[in-house]
Parts: sequence; structure tokens; C-alpha cells
Amino acid sequence: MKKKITLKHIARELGVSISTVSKALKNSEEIGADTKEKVQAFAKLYNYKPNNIAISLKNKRTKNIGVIIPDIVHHFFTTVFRGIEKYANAKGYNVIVCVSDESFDREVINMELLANGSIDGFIMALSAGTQLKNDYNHLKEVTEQGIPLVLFDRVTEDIKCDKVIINDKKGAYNAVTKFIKDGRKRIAMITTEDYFSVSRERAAGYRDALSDNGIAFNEDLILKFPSMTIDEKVIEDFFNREKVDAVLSVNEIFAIHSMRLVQSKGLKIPEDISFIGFTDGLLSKYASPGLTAVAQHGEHMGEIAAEMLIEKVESELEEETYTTRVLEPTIIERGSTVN
Amino acid sequence: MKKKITLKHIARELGVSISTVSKALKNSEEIGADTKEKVQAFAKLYNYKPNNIAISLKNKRTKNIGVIIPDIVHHFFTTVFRGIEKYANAKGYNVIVCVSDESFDREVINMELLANGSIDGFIMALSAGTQLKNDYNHLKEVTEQGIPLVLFDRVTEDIKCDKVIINDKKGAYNAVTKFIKDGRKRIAMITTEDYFSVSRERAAGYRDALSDNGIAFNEDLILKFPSMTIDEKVIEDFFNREKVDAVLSVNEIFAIHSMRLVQSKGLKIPEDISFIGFTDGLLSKYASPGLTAVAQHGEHMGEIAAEMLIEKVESELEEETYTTRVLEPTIIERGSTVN
DNA sequence: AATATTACCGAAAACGTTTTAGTAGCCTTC
DNA sequence: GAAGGCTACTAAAACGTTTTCGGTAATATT
Repeated sequence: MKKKITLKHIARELGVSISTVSKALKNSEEIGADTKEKVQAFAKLYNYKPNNIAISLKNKRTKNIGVIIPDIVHHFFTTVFRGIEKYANAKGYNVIVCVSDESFDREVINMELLANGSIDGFIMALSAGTQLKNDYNHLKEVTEQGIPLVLFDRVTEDIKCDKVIINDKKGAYNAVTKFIKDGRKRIAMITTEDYFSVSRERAAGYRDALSDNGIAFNEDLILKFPSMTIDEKVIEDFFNREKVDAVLSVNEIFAIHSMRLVQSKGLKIPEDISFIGFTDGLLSKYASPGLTAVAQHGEHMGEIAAEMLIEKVESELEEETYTTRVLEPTIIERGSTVN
Repeated sequence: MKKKITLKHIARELGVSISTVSKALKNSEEIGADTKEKVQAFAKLYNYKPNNIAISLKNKRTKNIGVIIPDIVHHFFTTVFRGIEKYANAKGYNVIVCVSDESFDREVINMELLANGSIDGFIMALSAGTQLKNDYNHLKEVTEQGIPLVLFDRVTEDIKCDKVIINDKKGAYNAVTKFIKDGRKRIAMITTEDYFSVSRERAAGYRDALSDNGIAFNEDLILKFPSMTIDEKVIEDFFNREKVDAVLSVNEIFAIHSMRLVQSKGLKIPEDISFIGFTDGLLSKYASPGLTAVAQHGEHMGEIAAEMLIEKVESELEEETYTTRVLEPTIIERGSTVN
């Protein structure tokens, strides 16, 4: 087993001091040409690579960024993650991921763990538990320590930091407007409880689009699920009870389930009823018919988040200016709506 | 901004030595009760948390494990990752993820980056590029340095290390056997080129099942794609040319595409043609009809990989015994096959 | 009263690196 | 021939811990 070689080993072997070796490897002007050559050759021969941990301790910079997301088996989050990873990697940063599993406690634990020197900054989307509890002290602590933080997608007004979100309201607004243009009258919305910031925004867009087009808001056309899990029965009851000709869903799963259900009842998509779902994921693409989707551009969002974070990490001055980047959603039209 | 407090600060503030503070916080017997109390109270008040980096440098243990996967926006890999993260987290480890993007070069770069002290061990699935190039020197270097390595799913015989795979051959064998039991005669296989270890195994299982049941292998019924991307036209030609009544696909995407195609040609699933796909992901679940799938139990695989790795990391002795865990695949029956 | 024991605490090294502040030795220069 | 200026190097501190080894009182033992 070849053990890792250090500056000390090289110094001893070559009969010079550690500082000489360090400088020689950095091609410092202070060191004579022959010594430099000797050291560099030796280092190459023994494949010397500086120890990251020691450098981190010295510079108080880890070149790691911490990402905390509610779930990793989730198309949107992985897409954002890919953007983060890509950008960070290109800038020489590594990414440490922790999954909060939608739990407040796990979010707090993971944050505290990473905040003790392991990372230079955080990128995160709030867990459901945290949004429900509405407790952001763990975020506050971190920012007060001067650790940069970027929130994406699931954000909160309560914390002053950089944020990047998509214009969920506008996404919903555009989707509903499209339905109306297509002549739809009874437009339903399938959503979750309001403690998700995104659900709130989308609901607002839905209402605005209706009222801007002179359609009365009808509470009966809103189907709310308490969590991300679906109750097949509830969906069935809803579609048996209400006559709807268009459905806006806050996620793919709800949309796909509903589509299958109405199809099994003999309705034709998009002739009898059309669908638009949030998040342009695999399911939307491969459903039959394809599900028209509000694309959230996760990868781009991730890149921007990483860019904002690294910018803050590398800027020495601690300005207290925080910006929120709002990305524009786009509608990807597929077979579930008339084009 | 509250800066992080260190042992030195506490020591100076309380007029004791650093070692005393360190020991007091560990509740050492060497320290007097009143001093301990004083130190602990002060530490709690100022929310002292030891610096992870310093501890890592001291112990030569980072409590980080490096995961390198070909793609993160991929259901199977994220599932495995969830298993890894769960187990590792429970054991007090963090996970650093790097994405090779199926590229040999990026796999090498990421490995070298992490191998310089950032992690205690690796868990990885080989990139397509690496398998194609058949060059495993970067893995060899790492293992020679005594850094534990666990390969999963996409593995190689050329490296001596712990591995965890599913019995791909048996998965394919069982799937094909099921087709035959259901009375299918012309069983096609949609796969990728052979340099993926998994594709090779699955092809072997396919052939074995045929021959064990006295069905002649027919090269014409094998559709091979050079990569993960699909050419719609090629699929169409294939199904126009060959009359098949069952299809085994090495992944979901190929299967879903084919299903949509044959459905558009008026064939009924599963009456006229049945389908089984590898990887029990979202698409299989939500396709119509649902796609019968060979489940790979990714999360379990991830847990096992993490368990094997941490076991090696924490065992001082460097035994040279490596084991390969083979997980059994199971078939999840859905509407794409007759039950 | 001399010695042994205990309780409590501190100094210092170590992990591997970077960087500041020197310090030799040699060469100019007037 | 002394002052100054280079060149080429080294010592040592620092980052924040942990841990070993001592050391010094106070107390206990003979």
C-alpha cells in the first residue's frame, strides 16, 4: 500500500526545508532553478498531491458547498442539483448533499453538522416540515455566522438571503389563460395545502387568471391534498362530483393519476378535458397523451443558485445586499391540451 | 456577525489552558468538577461546536464518503443514492456526490479531487466512458492508497474491491421464462451495446431462458442501441420488420417508447404483445398499461454499499478480503403482461 | 517529618499546509 | 573594506483540534 506522501517527506528526502518544498512546487521566484527542478521531479515521481483538509484548515475555505433538499428521488430536485453540481464543479467546488426527507428535525441536524466548518455555503429548498412549522432559526443562525445561503424554489420571506425561484404565479396564470383561450369554462385545480410557498403562488395565479377573464372563482373546483401522497378514492369522487373541462395540477403525479382516471371513465383528452401539470418531468413526457407542462427549468435554477452562492463565498466584503432571481416558466405543449 | 468560537477563545476568556477546555468538554476525569461546569456552561452559552476540519486533520478521518455516479437525473441512481445517504447519515457520515456524466475523464478528475483527503472511501458506479475504454487505473490508484472502494451496479472484474450488484442475468431469465409460460413465442430484447456489464448479463439471461425452454435464439429479435438515446425510427422499423409477441427491455425508456409505438399501430397490450422492462421506476408505474418491471431494489443496494464501505473504513486492520453481494431481482407485475 | 499518592491542570507535539519574517552568503559599489 | 543589495534558502507561526507527558500543589501514608 502506497501511503500518501507529504511535504515533510519530500523535504526530508531531499534535505531541504518544508517551506522550500512548498514554494518550489508553487514555482516561487524565491527558489533556485535547480532546487525547484529537483523538488518538482521528486513530487511528480511520487505523485504528490496536497492534502485538501490541511489546506482547508489553513485558508478557512473548504471548496465544498452544502446542498440540503427535501428529497433526492424527485425529478425537479435532481434537475436543480445537476445544475448546481455542474456549475460548482466547473468552479472547483465539491457538493455535499443532505436529504431532509421533508422533516424539520433532519433539516436542522444536517445544517448544524455541515455548518461546523465542512462547507463554505449552503444551497437549499425548505422541507415541508419546516414550512409547516414556520421556524427558521436554524437558517438565521447560519447566516448570522456569516455563512452564505441561497434558497431555491421553496423559500421564505423570513430570512434575508439570496433566493432563486420561478414565477409560479405567472406559470399558473399562463396555464389557466391558455385553458380559457381554448374555450374551457370549468377549470379545476389540484393542489396541496397552502403551507407550501409554491402552492400558494400557483393558487394565486389561478385565481388571477380567472378573474382577469371574468370567470367566477369556484371553491368546489379546487381539490386539495394534505400531502404529496394521493388518495385514489378522493380523486375519483372529485371527478364524479364535479364536471370539469380542464385541470391544472401542481405536480405531475396528481395530473397523471387524474388523466388515467378520466380516461378510464371514457373521456377523451384533450377533446373532453385538457390537462396541464407543473414540473416538466419524465412522466409528462412519456404519458399518453403527453402532458402539457409548466417547465420550471430546474437545471438553470441550480446553476444560478450556485453562481450566486459562489459569488458571495468568494467576495471578501460582507455586503448585506441580497437579491431574489425570478425565473420565467414556460409552457411545454403536448397532447393533453389542444395546440 | 457572530464568528465561530474556538477552544482558544474559551480558554483565554476563562483563564485556563486549551487542553483543559478540550478535556472539560469531553467530561474528562482529569478536570475538576467546578472547572468542568464553568467551561461547559460557557461553551453552551456561546454555542461552541468543534471545527470539523480540524478534527479531520487530526484524526485523518473526514467522516465523508464520496459517491461518483454517471447521472443524477436518473431514477435508479437516485434511489441507490437515497439508500447510501440514509445509511451513511445514520452512521454520522456525510456524502459528497460527483457526477461523471458518463465520461471517463470526468470520473478520473472527480476521483482524484476527492482522493486527496476529502473522503474516507468511495462508492461508485462506472461511467459508460470508463466501461468503453476499459481503463481502471484511477480505481487501482485509489485502492492502492488504501482508500476503501465499493462498486455497485456497473462493476468490473478488473478491480479487487467490494461490490454489490443485482443478479441481472437471473432477472432477465425470470422475465423471459414468464413470457414463455404465458405462451409467448417470439420474444424480442431491446438493449444497448455490450460494454455495459449489465447489458451483457441481461442478454445472457435472455439466451439461457430461451435455450432452457427449447426456443432457438434468433439474432433478428435483438434490437441494440449504441447509447441511451433512442432513435424513434429504428424502433419503428424494428416492429414493422419483426413480428414479436413479447419484449424485454433493459430500461424503462426503451420499453415505454415501444409500447406507445405498438399501441399506435393498433396492437393491444398485453393481449397481442406483452412487455417487461428493467428498472422499476416512475415510468413503469404510471404508464398505461403499467409496465411489468424487474425491480432492482436500488435503495437496498445503496444501503448495502454504504454498510460495506463504512465497515471497511472503520476496521483498522487492512484485510485483503473483498466480497461481492448479489441481490435478487423481483418482478413487479403490472398491466403490460398477463398475470 | 519525609515520602507517596492523588487531583488537577498546562505545555507541547502532532495532523499538513501556507506565509511572514528572517538569515546566511555572496556580489557590488564607492 | 565597510555598507548595501541580492539570491536562495529556513524557522516558525498559524489554522483548531486531541492527546501524551509532565508538573505542582494538596492531601494521605509511614
